[in-house]
Amino acid sequence: MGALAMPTDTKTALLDSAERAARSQGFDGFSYADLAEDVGIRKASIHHHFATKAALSVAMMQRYRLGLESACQQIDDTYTSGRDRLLALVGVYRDALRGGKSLCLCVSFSASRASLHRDVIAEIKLFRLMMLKWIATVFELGKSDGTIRAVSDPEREAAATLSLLEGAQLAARAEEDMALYEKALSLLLDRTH
Amino acid sequence: MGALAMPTDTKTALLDSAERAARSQGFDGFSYADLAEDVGIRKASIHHHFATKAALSVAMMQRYRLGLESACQQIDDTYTSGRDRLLALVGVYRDALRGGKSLCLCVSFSASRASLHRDVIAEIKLFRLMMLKWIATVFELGKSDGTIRAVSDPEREAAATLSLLEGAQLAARAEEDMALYEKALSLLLDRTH
DNA sequence: ACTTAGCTACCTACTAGTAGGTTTCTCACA
DNA sequence: TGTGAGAAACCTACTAGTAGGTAGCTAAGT
Repeated sequence: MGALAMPTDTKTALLDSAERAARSQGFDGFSYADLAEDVGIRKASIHHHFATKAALSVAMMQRYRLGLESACQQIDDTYTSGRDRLLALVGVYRDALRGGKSLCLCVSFSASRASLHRDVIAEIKLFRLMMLKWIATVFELGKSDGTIRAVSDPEREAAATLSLLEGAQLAARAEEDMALYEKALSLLLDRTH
Repeated sequence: MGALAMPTDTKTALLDSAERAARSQGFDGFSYADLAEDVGIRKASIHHHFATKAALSVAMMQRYRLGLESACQQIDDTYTSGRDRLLALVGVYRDALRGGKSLCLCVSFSASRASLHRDVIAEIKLFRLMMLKWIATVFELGKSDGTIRAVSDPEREAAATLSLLEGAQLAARAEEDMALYEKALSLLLDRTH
């Protein structure tokens, strides 16, 4: 997420631009015209790569899901304790906020559900399912290695944590204040000391 | 919220219609045309009541904030324990979901921050501040009357709880599944048995 | 007489999308 | 090596509809 390398092709550039736009302005708040201007091609050219805005959105959300899946895999490869993995996840969601200027794509899209194609909604469900499963493994690990305190049911911990992360993002985004993200997460993080 | 009584005037009908629209479709996802059709007046007539969409949104968000403030006051008047007040709050947010078809206005608007007038954002901040203060009093009460377990810092509990409520709404809205709301809240509710 | 609350008509700007064309590149074939 | 066909990736021009908003009018109520 947010790689510094420039994309090598127009299609990737369009996906990057669309993701930034969607995460800060929402699905209904950006247009093909915005992407055309940002990427430097004519609006009609976008339809060559993505026939419809819905198709673009499906590709965007799928790419995002695979990116987060990869990020979770990297966390697993890097950290061995439940505590460190949880902290890394909180960091991923913090970074996605970009100082309060944007949201996780899943959060942004979820709020615009009424405007989304069913295939985008299906991608969101897959994303959520993947995140819930992974977060549950983090709590299972934290419970067994003792690095996260007071873990009851990892599945319910995962449900609560994903909601907490997304809600904390909304708070920080609404007021463009990262301190709100930190405060919302602080009790959860206290369980990792 | 969601009173059955029909509004007595067009302005109130417009606010009701706009709120329903904004909560299910987001700020950028509904239009004056939608409201005109719903209320049964011409689009241009809306401008008589609300000169701009921004003005309509400020009025909407202010009305919502006052409504929630009143709802919290009613909870205080009805319940004496921290536990019952917390449960009532969770119920208010559950009702706002309308079976997964809509969101709390604050959640919906927060996701569209980029499109909002600064006066709407100011109303959102007031709303959040009011909710955080009130929820903190609920945890203070729950801590002192022993009806909520493991209360550490009421202020941080409030920050976590508001985020959890909003995130749980997003989950339920994304998949139109109220069970997701219940699951996300279940560990918190366990602390009230 | 003034105000309110609606109306029609119209404005500019924007939206997603379509149609048909041009340019450049690649590959197969003679 | 040159040529031609086809594909890819862009272009201009356009469509139909929608967006928020304005101007001026009318009728009813106070």
